Amino acid sequence: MEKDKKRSDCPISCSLDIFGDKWSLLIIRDMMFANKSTYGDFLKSAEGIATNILASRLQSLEENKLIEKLEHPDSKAKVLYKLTQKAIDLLPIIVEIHFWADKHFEIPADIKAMIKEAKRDKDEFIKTTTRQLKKQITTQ
Amino acid sequence: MEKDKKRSDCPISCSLDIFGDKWSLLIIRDMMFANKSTYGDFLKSAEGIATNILASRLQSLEENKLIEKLEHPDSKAKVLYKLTQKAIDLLPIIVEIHFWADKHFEIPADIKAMIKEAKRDKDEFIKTTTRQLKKQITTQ
DNA sequence: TATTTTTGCTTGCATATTGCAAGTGCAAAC
DNA sequence: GTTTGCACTTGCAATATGCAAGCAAAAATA
Repeated sequence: MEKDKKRSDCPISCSLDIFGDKWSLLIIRDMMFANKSTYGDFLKSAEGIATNILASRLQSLEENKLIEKLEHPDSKAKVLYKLTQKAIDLLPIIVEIHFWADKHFEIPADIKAMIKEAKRDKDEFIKTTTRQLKKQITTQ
Repeated sequence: MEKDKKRSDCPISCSLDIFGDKWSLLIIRDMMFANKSTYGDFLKSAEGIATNILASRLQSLEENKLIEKLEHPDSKAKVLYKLTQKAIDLLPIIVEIHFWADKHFEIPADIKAMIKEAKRDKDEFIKTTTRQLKKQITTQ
């Protein structure tokens, strides 16, 4: 899509360029915490992403090696999207965003519970969750 | 600008909606680490933001209470932009983004040094830097 | 076996956002 | 009193978005 866009040397900038808008990060979040893994899953998500934007973001995420497209075990009509290690490494960022959001916004109860658990022991939560996500990569 | 845009309940989404694109976060980062505080500072930044976009982002950041406009002590022609506590609370997110970028991108040497220091003792770095930024708010 | 449904997209098009260049108004310097 | 610096605004072409509709392959259903 925006392949030839200039990328500055600033690490935040070059990392944020990968995401472009909020949708890419939301897709990754949904894969991490909401067990979504197909096109339909993302489309049905509460966030309400448009189908052409979803297609574009999935393509960009794949190009940037944050997700992989695999054959779905249930059906050839389906595509299974999986996180890469590079994406799993985003977990600390996502956790911190949740903490910040929790402090400055109204958060629905169920997510608040997850945040509370993560807050109890942040490092342990990140370690455990990372291990679980990694297991999903290596098995299957 | 995009005032009436629907905001979902997802904490990542509602937080990321504040930023919209990378520019808002880059402005905050430049205020935190590059000591930038005026319109001209941001415009001259290496990132190369367009002037109308800068104006739009500064307005949105102010509306979302992440920055404040103050009189510049040197001149009435200048405007002094300052971080709020809400923005300072973003520091852990920004630090984690740098860690991630450091792992997956080429980072210029000077920034790499800062990241290295932060990595030595993350919690201490965040605590110290937060204290410094808070001092900039309260004095003056 | 024929038909309908599901799935993962693509296409068209009106609208919104961006990036660039130029301009404006006020304050300060000369 | 004229020029320069600063913080924006404005106009406009190019790009990106959001919505609805379409589409081919696979799976489910009749």
